[in-house]
Amino acid sequence: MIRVAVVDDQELVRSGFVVLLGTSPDIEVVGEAGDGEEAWGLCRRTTPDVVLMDVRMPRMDGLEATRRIMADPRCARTHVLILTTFDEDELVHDALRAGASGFLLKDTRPARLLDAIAVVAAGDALLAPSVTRRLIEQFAALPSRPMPPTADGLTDREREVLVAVSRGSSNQEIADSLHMGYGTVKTHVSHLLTKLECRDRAQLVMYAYESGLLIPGSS
Amino acid sequence: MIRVAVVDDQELVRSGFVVLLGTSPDIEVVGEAGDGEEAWGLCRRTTPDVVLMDVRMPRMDGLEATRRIMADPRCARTHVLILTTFDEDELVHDALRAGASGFLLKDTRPARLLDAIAVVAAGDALLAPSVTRRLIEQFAALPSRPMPPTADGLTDREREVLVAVSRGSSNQEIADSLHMGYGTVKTHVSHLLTKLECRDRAQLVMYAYESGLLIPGSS
DNA sequence: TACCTCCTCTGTCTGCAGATAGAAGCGGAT
DNA sequence: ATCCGCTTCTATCTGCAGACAGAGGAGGTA
Repeated sequence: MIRVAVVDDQELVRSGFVVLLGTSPDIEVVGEAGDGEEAWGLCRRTTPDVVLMDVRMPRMDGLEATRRIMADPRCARTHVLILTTFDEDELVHDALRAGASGFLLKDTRPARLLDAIAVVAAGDALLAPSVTRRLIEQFAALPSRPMPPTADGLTDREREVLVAVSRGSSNQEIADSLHMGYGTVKTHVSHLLTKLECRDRAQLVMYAYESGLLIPGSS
Repeated sequence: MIRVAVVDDQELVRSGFVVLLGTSPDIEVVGEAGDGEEAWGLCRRTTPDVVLMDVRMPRMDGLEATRRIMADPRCARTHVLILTTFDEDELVHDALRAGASGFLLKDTRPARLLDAIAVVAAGDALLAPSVTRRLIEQFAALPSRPMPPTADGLTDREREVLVAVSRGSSNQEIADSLHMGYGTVKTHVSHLLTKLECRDRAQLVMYAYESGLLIPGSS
């Protein structure tokens, strides 16, 4: 049995969902809320498996409510499924960053919504097809990791040193962490400078990021 | 009527799909192929709306075939739906980059597969729930553009110097390009090092990228 | 065996980097 | 009118960075 909470500021929409969910034998509606504040409180009390969350609501919107729910240890097993009328990139991004497990439009077919609830309850995720398409486009446009892991003429050891340099380590620190002599580090660094046509380690750091060897955030 | 091509190197799997697709009144199977080479040729001849594409195949794999199909102007209206047994990040990334509109696992329920074909034929996209989850996680981990344009306690001038440093410029070069004295640059750099708690300019470069002040590729 | 590449280490030397302290003009805020 | 923060500049000093040259050991290949 999947325990579901329904959050929407419009009474009519809410009851529509409740009726729909009632047609599924696997789903139990454990509560309703009319704004983000109520939703947060409801989740803390009832710890549902899935929250059907509207975005535009008075007092506190669905995104902020999602953030709070995801940050609350008492709601650890709760997954949020965003349901909105508006299909905007900005909204999708914010929702996913807030920790939502799904993003569907309100014109989704009923059968698909029930399906989505099962998917989200299982810990997986699911997006509206149009959203998926745009997400993929953006994803494909990102610098690809495997392509330019710049297989330059660098040796393995040199690559290790380059990464260390790019983390801001001094030569002595690199020597310690990589278990080699101080002078050896300088040799490797010199080779890097020559091969990559850089003048100093600051340029090496730039190179590491621009080439895709290092990705911001992926430390 | 949605025109579909089925590509898989295993005869049995292929015929299974054909039978399944035959149960839908909206779908017409226009051809089959046993490897990437054949698939490419098939698509050029028959221009299907959707290609069900296996990945692991002899001669040419599904990813390379997808790349060629997407690059071929004669296949402009063709969408590729990847169907594989293996749920690996690397594979998903490559597939999406190759231009696939969908990525499903072979354990997908039949009804969902038929649904997916309709979605893909309509120009939208769709991923297996487990894939969606991981894609979202990775997406949410990306540095959000509007958030960290790091409005630290830096002055405008300091920010300019930081950018210059992060491009690998020496103090003298910065002095020239920003029209200030050599010593002034050093003053600003020192303030940057103090404020951002960095030890040297290499760490400043790393900071600039990790904070989102600089984005790889966006020079 | 000889050859080559990679990794290792040892030196010396030049120079920029960075710390630190002080000073002055300028603009906004009180 | 005064104070404060930003920007600008000067000056001295320590130290790591990087250039350059040389050399030995480990491993793979012809």
